[in-house]
Amino acid sequence: MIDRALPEVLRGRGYRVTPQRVLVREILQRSAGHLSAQDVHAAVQARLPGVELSTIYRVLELFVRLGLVAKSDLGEGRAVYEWCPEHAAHHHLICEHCGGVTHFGSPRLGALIAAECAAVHFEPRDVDLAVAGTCRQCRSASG
Amino acid sequence: MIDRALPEVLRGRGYRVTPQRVLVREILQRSAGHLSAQDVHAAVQARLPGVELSTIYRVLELFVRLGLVAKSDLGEGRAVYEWCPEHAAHHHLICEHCGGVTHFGSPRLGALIAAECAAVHFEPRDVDLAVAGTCRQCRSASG
DNA sequence: ATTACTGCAAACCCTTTGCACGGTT
DNA sequence: AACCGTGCAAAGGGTTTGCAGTAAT
Repeated sequence: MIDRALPEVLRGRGYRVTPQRVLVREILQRSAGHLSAQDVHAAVQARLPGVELSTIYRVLELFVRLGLVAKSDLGEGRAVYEWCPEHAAHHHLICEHCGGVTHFGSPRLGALIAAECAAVHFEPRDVDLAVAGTCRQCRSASG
Repeated sequence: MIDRALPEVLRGRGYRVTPQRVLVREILQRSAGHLSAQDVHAAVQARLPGVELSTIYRVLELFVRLGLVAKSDLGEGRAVYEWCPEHAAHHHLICEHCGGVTHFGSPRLGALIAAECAAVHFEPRDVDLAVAGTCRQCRSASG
């Protein structure tokens, strides 16, 4: 599937297929998602020592540009990357206690946001919704 | 009104009234809102040279803690501050062409987000919704 | 043989922090 | 006189960039 497509996508556009890029793709695909650049870096290092963090950023940026990876800004300067999230609305719930990040979002929510943008003639390109709070587990645990 | 209240709020909680704090409040109140720390700093400098950026951050942080100012994360490491936004839902539309930031958001939107959080037993504390795209003016200007 | 990509190191931006002096109470 | 708040300077975290050598084509 996409495993096969990557080399073609890269070469087709004049980019090269490198171990670093293959590894980053693999890690993002395997993970449940929501990896920071540092997370990816750590995972890459485990299998290919010597890879620099700056390389990770460059690979991630390329993948985002190619539409292979989605980048989400969680605020406070934290950004996370996911491999091709197919669900249209993938907003984030960030637990302030355990740091966990989960998805939420419905078509209704997406439609409502789009409608409100349209009402003021704003053309949305990227919707970033992040809710900070307490997740189910931490709620029952601490209170 | 709030102009009067500031000294009381500060002194009442053991904080001091300083020219820097008064000036920051004044600037935030006068502005249409959405000022970055650097924006505030520049405006303060104009009237009180020598004020440090770190002071601005400290004053802003204090005001946020006192509930006088709202801080919003626009992503990409950009945070903006507004004086006491009374409207409950004050989400942001960020124009990628002119850099302008405007408000949007309805009770319905807030309610829907709250409902979706509740559905997964997530207790929201801070909702941050930022939509990047093209504003009305830039749409008609550029085509 | 090209030339894209990487490692390395430095720079960058926004923000935070330690410290001693000066201002507010 | 107490001590909070500021200026100053340095550090911090995440991210970006310049450069020369290396690897993919």
